Amino acid sequence: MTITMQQIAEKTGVSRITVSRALNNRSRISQETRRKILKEARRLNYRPNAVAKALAMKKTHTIGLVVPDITNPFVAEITKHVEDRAAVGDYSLIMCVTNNSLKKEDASIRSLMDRRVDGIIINHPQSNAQSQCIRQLKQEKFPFVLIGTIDGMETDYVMVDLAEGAYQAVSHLIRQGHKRIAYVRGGNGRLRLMGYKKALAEHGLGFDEELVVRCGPGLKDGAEAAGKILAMQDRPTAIFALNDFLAMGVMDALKAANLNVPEDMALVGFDDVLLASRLSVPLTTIAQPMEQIGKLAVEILMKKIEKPTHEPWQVMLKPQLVIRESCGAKSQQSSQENT
Amino acid sequence: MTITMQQIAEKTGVSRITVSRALNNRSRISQETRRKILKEARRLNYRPNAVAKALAMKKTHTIGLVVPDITNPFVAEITKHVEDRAAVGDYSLIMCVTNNSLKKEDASIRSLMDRRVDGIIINHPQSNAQSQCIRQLKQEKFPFVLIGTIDGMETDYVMVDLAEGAYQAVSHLIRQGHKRIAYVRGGNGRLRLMGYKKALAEHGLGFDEELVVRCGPGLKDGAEAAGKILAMQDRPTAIFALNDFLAMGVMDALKAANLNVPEDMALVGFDDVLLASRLSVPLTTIAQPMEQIGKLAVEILMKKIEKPTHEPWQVMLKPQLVIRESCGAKSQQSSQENT
DNA sequence: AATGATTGCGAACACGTGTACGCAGAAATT
DNA sequence: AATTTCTGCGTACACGTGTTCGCAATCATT
Repeated sequence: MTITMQQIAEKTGVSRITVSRALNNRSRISQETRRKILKEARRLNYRPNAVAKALAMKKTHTIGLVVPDITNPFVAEITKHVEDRAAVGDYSLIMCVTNNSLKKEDASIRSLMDRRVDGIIINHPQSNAQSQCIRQLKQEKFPFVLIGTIDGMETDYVMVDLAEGAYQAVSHLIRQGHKRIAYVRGGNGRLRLMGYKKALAEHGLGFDEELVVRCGPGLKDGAEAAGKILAMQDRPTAIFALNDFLAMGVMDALKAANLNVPEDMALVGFDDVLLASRLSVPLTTIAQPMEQIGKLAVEILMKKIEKPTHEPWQVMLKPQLVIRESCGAKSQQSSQENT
Repeated sequence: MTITMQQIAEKTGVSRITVSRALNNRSRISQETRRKILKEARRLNYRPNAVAKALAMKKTHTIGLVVPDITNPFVAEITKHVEDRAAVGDYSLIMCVTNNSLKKEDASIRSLMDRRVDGIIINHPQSNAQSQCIRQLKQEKFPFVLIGTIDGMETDYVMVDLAEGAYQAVSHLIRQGHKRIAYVRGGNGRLRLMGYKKALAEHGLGFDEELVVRCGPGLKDGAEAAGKILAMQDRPTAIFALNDFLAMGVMDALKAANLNVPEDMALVGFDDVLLASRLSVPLTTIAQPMEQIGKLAVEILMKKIEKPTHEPWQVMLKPQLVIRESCGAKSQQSSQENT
């Protein structure tokens, strides 16, 4: 049985209210009784019931985090920083994993709302602007921040200029002499597609719809996409992958086909995951500032929790090309950076 | 402003209690009024307040998960399965990251208790048997399950026979002809040390204390440990690392020293992380059944939540040697297994 | 010394829900 | 027709906390 204020009150011969005052360091109480109460609370090892407090204060000191897949190192790293920043701000984190399912994302958000979390961070939302759930969040002015964006919806967000990143990646491949560059697009990848197209256009290369291959989010999906690319009649000489995770899948497929990177096929990823530099062929990729993303998401959310009606805070961060070996260029930086 | 039962009651002209009965599908209510109430609840988009419910029922439908480092792929994978199984059982997950700090672990557990989670899973506990916090958990019969164990404390747990795994790993290295095998022990690694010693003893090799190198949990720590090993006068020819993560650090250092794996130095890891097979030199390692670990931890916890006084459930799982290239033996399985 | 301000405390209500009980009226039993 | 059971609903209390009052007693002010 756990200790309540009532019990401390009875032991010390005062009312529960007075106990509350002592514990919350309020005024209108004598030093004497305060000391007596604190001593007794300490002796009984009293711990306030956060649930009751949450109900009374209409504040749970909890934020929800919705992620597509925690085993994706990019997601994991951001999650780490989110948790870290939240802990500093005295918030706990309820984490929901959606496995890239829109349905689960909806259910997760609903559950978080029911739990009355103070705010929600949605990492890589699956939802679109028609999504009932997100619209409700917005309409009720429930504090939430996206990592990424939802097309056609004005929200708080922190994101990375993905189009710019893709532009850099593809431009770099073009500078290496590649003319047919496939794009393993994954499920979404619309913004990167824009950068991809822009790079092609600027260098006078035509856009070939066939070179854009859609696929699921798993390693196997990446391998499968690579298989399709290898089977093309006029086989591309380079592949740009939606993210490092898919790039690894592509590598698997290339290896299985006995092709070498970058000689037989150049490859560029996206994210600069901790392990990108440690793969069999160190991966050229686009680095995203994961720590900043995580921290900013929490900080914006905290602002929004304080002022739910404030107009959206929106942060756009810059990605950066990291040249290693998988693209065929000489490595510019030894990049042994991360912990 | 959110909808409450009271408001539905007023709209439909009944008491709040009747609303409760209708929503919870209780008896002692006419079909007529039930339908009327449900209709109104639907219209108003009523969502029960989980905080209030938790207070009344003394049940939060939430479990706490304490992990040392979510960016460690091994931890992330287990976390995924924990979340998954918890979601199926209609539990939400509050995640706390300790960064391998005992102090933070304590604070996390305290916070979870304050929040009245229904139970706690502690992945790789830092605490020892003297830890005040854990002892309190146990004394109060607060449901908790360890992934791993705490020496000298009888608790519920699911763990892998780490000694057996280490035994397999080191035995394998010995079979490859290695006689001086270093052990990058990391911070804890006591059980693996037993397996390490057993393998040496069984093959008539002496134990050399110097070959056991302690270090922190990060990639850099692994590299540092490798540096010490390389500096030894009678340099070892093989390294057994506490886990794949540290093994990657070791690889970094070897590469920096221009040494090849496995020719100049054989290497075996532990965990069989998703990426072990994709490193520059595919890593021989000890596979742990991560999905089983995560699921069982939740299932045991759920049992414990139902019967807090039941004697501890304890599960010991078997690890498995996965031979790739870093040990110098021929790969037995192509191991393209994981998703 | 009479008045006003301040201090120390408790009563009462609020937060949103679940549940044991009581009490009418209707239905079923004698 | 009188009694018992059952149905449908509301009253009252509980969960553990925060907060607004009001009321004495004490202190400071004139």
